[in-house]
Amino acid sequence: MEEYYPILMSTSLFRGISLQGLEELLQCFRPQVKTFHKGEILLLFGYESHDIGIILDGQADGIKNTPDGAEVLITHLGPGDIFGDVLSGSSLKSPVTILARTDCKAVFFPYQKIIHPCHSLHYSHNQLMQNLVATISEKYFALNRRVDLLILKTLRAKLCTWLLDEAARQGKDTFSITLNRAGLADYLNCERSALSRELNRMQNEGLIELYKSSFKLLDKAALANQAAH
Amino acid sequence: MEEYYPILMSTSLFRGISLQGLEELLQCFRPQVKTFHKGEILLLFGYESHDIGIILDGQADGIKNTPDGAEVLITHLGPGDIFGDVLSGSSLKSPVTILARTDCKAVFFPYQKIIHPCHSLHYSHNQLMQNLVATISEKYFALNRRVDLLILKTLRAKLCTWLLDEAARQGKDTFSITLNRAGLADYLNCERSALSRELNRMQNEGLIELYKSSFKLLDKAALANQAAH
DNA sequence: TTTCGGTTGTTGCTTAAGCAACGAACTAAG
DNA sequence: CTTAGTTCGTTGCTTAAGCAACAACCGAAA
Repeated sequence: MEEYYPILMSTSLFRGISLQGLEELLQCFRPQVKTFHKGEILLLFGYESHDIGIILDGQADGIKNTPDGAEVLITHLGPGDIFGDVLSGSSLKSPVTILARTDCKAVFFPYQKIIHPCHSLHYSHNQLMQNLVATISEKYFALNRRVDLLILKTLRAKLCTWLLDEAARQGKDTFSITLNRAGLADYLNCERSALSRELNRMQNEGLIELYKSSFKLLDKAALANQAAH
Repeated sequence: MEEYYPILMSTSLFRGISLQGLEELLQCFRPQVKTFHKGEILLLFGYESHDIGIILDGQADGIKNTPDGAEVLITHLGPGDIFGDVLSGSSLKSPVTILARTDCKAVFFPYQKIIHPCHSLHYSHNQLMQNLVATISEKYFALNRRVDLLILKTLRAKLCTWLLDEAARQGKDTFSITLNRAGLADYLNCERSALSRELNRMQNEGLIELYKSSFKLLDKAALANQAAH
């Protein structure tokens, strides 16, 4: 287990918790580490779950089935990524299935133990609870930002908003992203071809400069203006 | 304060907490009750907040300013509605302004006191923490359902999905809603005229039956089929 | 009763962007 | 080097739905 401490400590759930604190918590929670073969299911659509999972090794996908049976990719999870956190706190059924894309390993923390402070009142336990709320809250806001994009009427507005947002997040006007074109099109909910078309138009108009997955904002005022409509 | 106990106890935050438990918690938290005149601000866009607010009396609106300065209505809050809960848990700035639409009264609970169990380890305090996480999680899932609608490509698909979803939520195939047409159009992110047009088409095709704000699903199989594309 | 604000339905016109198909560039494996 | 898989750009065609404008309806207030 020790080999995974760095991964755990890098997650938002254990942010700010010392190594000693982590060990106390593991002592207390006794989380289960499970190994999955490629194609096995970590969390099944339509079921409740009361465990918070963290991927330790390998890759997993969050997928959803459309009414006509097709599979839609929702998220991609790697080491350090957390799943089941929002679900555990609610009494709802999982909206997604988490599927092992490669052989992988995950650790499961029982939600009830996390949310109930134990007698010893570890300082780190309290930090963990705050982190849990913060983790869920941040997921909410991330989703909220996406909704703000999705409700914009034109692709141009979506792109302007997204570019400004991303620049603000990264703290610079020249930045690159990990998403590829198809991924960005998915996120913005548009056609990949339309995305290419619009990005080129914007480059021609002198609003931005493109190079592969790098973006440079040339005229933020105009971008802000066009983000509105 | 006693007069507002029923409102507090009806909220998701105090769900399952006894009157005695509520009084203990109030004793412990000493939340502030504030009165606002119409037009005053309960929570300002762009600022952090570390209080969880509950409307006790009157009406307030959650609004957002678009880049070009226009005001967009996000939510409408009445007695028993909670705000600032997701925000408090994060270290982010508020994405909305909460504005008193009428004279109103709200109570503010300090987040830090809620998230830190105190020495006395009230049973109800623990319930409250669970409720807080549940409240935030449910807001997340509500948003998630909306995203699922927004990413559908056609209005027909959005409507089919929404109708099936709403019927499932209300547990019957004939139901009515509180939203008016404009509100529903906003939620689905489409034009009100297009919404009317499409609903009528669907009625003509024998998929549904309409009467004002009542909907009757006639052919759920066809609806499910068309929800996909 | 009349009037008025608010909510719906309706309908042409216009357009942003979906769709489909193909070609170019790049990478990795054989 | 060859081949095969992936990603990205490009471009006509087509259409869903946005936009604007008006008419019908309804309930509340005057």
